[in-house]
Amino acid sequence: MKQKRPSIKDIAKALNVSITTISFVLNGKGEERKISKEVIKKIEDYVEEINYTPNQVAQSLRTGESKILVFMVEDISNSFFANIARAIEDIAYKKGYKVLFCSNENNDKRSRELIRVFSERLVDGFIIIPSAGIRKEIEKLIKIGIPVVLGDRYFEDLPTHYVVIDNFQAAKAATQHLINNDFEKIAFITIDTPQNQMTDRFKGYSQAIEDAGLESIVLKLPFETINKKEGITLIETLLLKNNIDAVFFSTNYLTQFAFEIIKKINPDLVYNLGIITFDDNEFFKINNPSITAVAQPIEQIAKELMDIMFKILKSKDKNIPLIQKTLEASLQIRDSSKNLFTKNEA
Amino acid sequence: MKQKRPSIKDIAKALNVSITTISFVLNGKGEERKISKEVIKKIEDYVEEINYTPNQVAQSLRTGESKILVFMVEDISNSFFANIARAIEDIAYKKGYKVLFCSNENNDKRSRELIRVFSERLVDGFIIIPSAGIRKEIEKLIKIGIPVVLGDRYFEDLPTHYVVIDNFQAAKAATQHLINNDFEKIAFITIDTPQNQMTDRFKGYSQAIEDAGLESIVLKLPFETINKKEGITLIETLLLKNNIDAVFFSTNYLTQFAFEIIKKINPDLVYNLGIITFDDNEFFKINNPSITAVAQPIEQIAKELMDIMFKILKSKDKNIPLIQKTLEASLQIRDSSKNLFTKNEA
DNA sequence: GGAATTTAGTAAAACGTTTTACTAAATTAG
DNA sequence: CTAATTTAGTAAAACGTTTTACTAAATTCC
Repeated sequence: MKQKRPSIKDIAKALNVSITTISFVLNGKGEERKISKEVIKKIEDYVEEINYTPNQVAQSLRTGESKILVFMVEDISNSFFANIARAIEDIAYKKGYKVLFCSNENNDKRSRELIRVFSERLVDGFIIIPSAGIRKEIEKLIKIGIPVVLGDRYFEDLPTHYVVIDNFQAAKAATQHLINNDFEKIAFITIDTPQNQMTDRFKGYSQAIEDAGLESIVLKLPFETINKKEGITLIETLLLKNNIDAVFFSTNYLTQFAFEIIKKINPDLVYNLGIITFDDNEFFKINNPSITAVAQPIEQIAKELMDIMFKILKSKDKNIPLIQKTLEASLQIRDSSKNLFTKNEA
Repeated sequence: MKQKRPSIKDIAKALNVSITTISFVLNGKGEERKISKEVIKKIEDYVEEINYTPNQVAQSLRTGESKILVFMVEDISNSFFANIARAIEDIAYKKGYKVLFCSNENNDKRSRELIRVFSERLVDGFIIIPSAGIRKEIEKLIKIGIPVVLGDRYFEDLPTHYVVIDNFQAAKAATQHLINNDFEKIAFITIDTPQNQMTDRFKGYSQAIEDAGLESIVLKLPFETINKKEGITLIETLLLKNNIDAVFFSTNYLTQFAFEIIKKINPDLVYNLGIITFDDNEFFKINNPSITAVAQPIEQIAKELMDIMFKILKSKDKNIPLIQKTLEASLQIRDSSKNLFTKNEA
């Protein structure tokens, strides 16, 4: 039943020319290789007629290029990553590349396993949002000459291409915005991780708090406690006993998690608390109250990531100088950062 | 710089055995092919030592299998699809398959182009959320023997494997829920498309409305008007002049789009209107008011899709009988479908 | 008008596997 | 003790391309 698709060999037989000639013509080297107009036409017409497309697996084997890129993220269902993925996909397809997405769950073992699966020459390049402990694997990829670009975070002591945002400034500005709105007990809720996107956000918060002479109130949740009882307890405790008037969440899934808890404690709390979150979202705009958020420039991030990737791919094995981009995030000011009880007015 | 990775040939040379033997051992056919324990051990140890992994491109070329599946959706950044993608990814990787995601934008040309790109033997199977006009392409894929499973919708006159939900029942139940809460002017806002997931939802709504003897108020938005001025005007007009007391949105991005408009017309409107949407979302739970939604069983959908896919893959070219699953959705009842002005109370 | 060059191609190797068909040596059967 | 069988492998073809190195015929050069 399953009919065999035509190969170059079949065309060669049908047209009575050599495989080589067809390959040249198909790759646009007809003129260069002095193939006559008639033969070129004949081949092109026939290829068109039988709707031939080259077997990409064979091409890959021969050329060592697969035209496949891997985009490895924490979780493809997280809207931040899903949106970057979408943008990357569009750019890639325009250039004839396909993209394999995978979620590493910010888990080292899984990251390693995934890198191993795509090991070496199946894939032309990696765009990776790295989990904390895969420095070695990244290093190895680079050593064997596979293009790698990191996003969102990087390893301080490993020279790689990367695209990140200025987390320090963004977090500092967001915190200052709360301070300017006369919030005084501002809590920072974050993930307990050494990854620099998070530590920089923490530093930004700390700097702003220190500059203003306020009290630093920080909760670092272990990743495993998210969406678990343990995490709920930790957040509840923080919210109830510290008399805080504002919260700054360092990432989107924390906000999501904490919101349910806040609502459960007291449905009105969400209106009285100053709230800012990292990572914007369509729903924050329509939420009541609408949520002030640090918006990362998704399209631009995707574009820079791919620009770098294609630069590496084009340059082949020459080591090109490191490209490290730091983009600016923007604060989307909405209702949740308004202080309904500012002292001046009270 | 770029060091060549070892091939079977290198191992053969180093160990002084034949390529064949190594291949047998690597594929677990050592005993079967009567290779001695010592040789097997020697090969396995060496492979372990040099960290050899077979070149998958070469394997693919030889076996005709790529271990790659394509998951084609409308838009990978849409949370419904992103979540299914995540679930599919997990299942696939467990079985040694990789997944290429792509977004067809519900656009026929783009769908065709994508199918062409993955044309034939690059890919072992397709899981497709089809756009309306690619019936022919789907048919062609099936004819040349490539496994195809459709999701979310299907073509009435084309026998294919598929997994859908009972859109009629779900929409009818949701509408009835509004009716039971004493809403009387219930509008249905949907996309103007012939695809059956949408027409079934419309039929469900219509049936419930008719059964209750209420007035049917329907707005079918052309896809291109979403997030455009034209769409805004249409929704505004409906909301303002029809005196409606409840809205049922047929899909998630419509809800998102319409919410902004509702808020702009009147921030309180969102509390006074009965609202139900198709496709649930983390944010609907934490929204004020929390949004009643028809939740599709994401995990189950993904599981069924992949079950079918693997069944086809396992059966090779034998045409297996069609598998067509219709799953149940569940209504997540939240604040937005409460009637604050029911006649009994008023 | 013979040498050099150009034209218009082609043969064959290579990419790294899998798999079929073979074989030489050892063992067993009768 | 020979024939048949089993053991323990191996050689080579095949998958479908790309590309290097070649060639025979036609043309140009001086």
